[in-house]
Amino acid sequence: MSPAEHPDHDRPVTDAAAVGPATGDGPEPPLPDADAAIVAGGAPPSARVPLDRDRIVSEALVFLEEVGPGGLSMRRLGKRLGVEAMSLYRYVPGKEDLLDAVVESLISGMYADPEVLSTPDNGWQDFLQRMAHGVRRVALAHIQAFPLVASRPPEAPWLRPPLRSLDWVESFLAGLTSEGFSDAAAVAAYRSFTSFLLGNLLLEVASHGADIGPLDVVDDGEEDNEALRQHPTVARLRADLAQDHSATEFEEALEQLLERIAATKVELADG
Amino acid sequence: MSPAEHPDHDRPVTDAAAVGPATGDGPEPPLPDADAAIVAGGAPPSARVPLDRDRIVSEALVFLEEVGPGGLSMRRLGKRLGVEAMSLYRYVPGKEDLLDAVVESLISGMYADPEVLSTPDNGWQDFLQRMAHGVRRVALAHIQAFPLVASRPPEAPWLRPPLRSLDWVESFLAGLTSEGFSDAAAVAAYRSFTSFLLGNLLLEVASHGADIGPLDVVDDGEEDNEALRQHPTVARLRADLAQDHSATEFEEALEQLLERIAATKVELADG
DNA sequence: ACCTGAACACCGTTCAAGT
DNA sequence: ACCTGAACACCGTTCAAGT
Repeated sequence: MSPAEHPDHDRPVTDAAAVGPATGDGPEPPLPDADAAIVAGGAPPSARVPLDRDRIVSEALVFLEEVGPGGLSMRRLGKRLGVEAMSLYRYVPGKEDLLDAVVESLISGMYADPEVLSTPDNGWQDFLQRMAHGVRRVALAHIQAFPLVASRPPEAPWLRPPLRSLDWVESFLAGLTSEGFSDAAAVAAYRSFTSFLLGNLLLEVASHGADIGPLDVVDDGEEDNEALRQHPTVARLRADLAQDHSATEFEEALEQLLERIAATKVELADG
Repeated sequence: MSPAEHPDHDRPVTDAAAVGPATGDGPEPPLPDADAAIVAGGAPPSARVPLDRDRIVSEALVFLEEVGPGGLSMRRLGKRLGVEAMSLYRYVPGKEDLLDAVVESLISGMYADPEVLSTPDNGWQDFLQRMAHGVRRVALAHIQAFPLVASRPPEAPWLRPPLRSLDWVESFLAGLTSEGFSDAAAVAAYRSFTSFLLGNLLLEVASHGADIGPLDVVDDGEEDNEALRQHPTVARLRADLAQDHSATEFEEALEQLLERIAATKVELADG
């Protein structure tokens, strides 16, 4: 498996990398002097949009999805925005803060999803179900970026991944209390809901990450065969284990979670 | 909160960093010329242990815990081992592989834990309980390193984080089938067990990561107050949310999981 | 007001050379 | 056999300078 590996720093990211906004990558005419700063994009070259924080953050998000974490550098991101890396520091204090902003924009982006309600209108179960599915859609749409949601240190104990947005935490807690949850029950539900989402979605996203060869990957060399010979049960259940049940797994686990929350709601009801 | 921040690249990691193996860090005598390559450690300086893969991996693990990911570089790790960075490449193909090795050694280290059995001797519930607690101990003992277990792409679909070790997956599956689980039931249990562990432990580890100020952190500036004013439910439940219930949360969730697995065992029983 | 050049202190990795 | 020096192609970030 490792012979085909090339660490990403000597793969120079196409080099003729995109400058200017997405042009629908058609067949590109050979450029006479390729290093020129401005390539005919669609907007006239003189109309230099002056760059702003939101544009940086959202470009970082799509770039991240293309090249993965570690493919994202301030210098490369600058290039994509038609600017030197140093310009980014006018709008963002540093790379760490950029990544935090990306993570927050990920979850905040859920506001645009009409399937997700910020307030219950058909019972709390429906409310939580929509929210869970909303986060799942976000995760699956951002395979590369989503793990950041878990790996970056949270800035407050009440922002549990993956719900790293004050707005959504507020929605969650206010929504449940408006549906008759006691404070204690709402907080307990928040805890179990977040750890349910984190575990399931991280695992699902990770499995999409490196799922290249499910079974007969040309020939894995002797190594893998030897490893499997020493782990007979894994070998026997290999096909089962490789199967992707993530969708139904998610639905079932969510169902169980809601039942459990319903029970806690009753237990922790206040007079 | 951000004024006190200094990106770790200009904090030069104590500089007089440890050279040579752990000497029990007693009071160190002032060295005349500190930059000399060999410091009296305990073993005679001439007895240069020739370095090997295991020593590198385990030193990386402890170093990681001290400086966090991003504080670990090949060059700094080399320095700690009394060697130039380039020497490491004799034993390890590259940094990525080193990190994978660290992750595997983390989980494999559970073999040393007498509380964890590699084979059930008192029913499968006891078996899984010991295993869950074993992984939890590993996670809590390696706050910095544990998240790597989730963020690194898995090399096979049958190695679901955090059980990223063929040996333990084999133990898990063989253990359950030996206790009367059908193949399908064992695989289902494996799936729910791993996502339970990942969600709970990642969250617990993350909360230990940046839990500096639970409530009145001197004064958070107007920003935080303003943010909380716009999120009244979060503000009201702040104290509740900040409380650490991880231990009992874990136990309760584990209990629920075992019940659910017991139900699946019956459902998926084969004739 | 907004961006850049040049510089600094780092990275991971290769390879010919040292002992 | 094992380690090192020097080099290469990158990093993040600062700051004085350009337009």
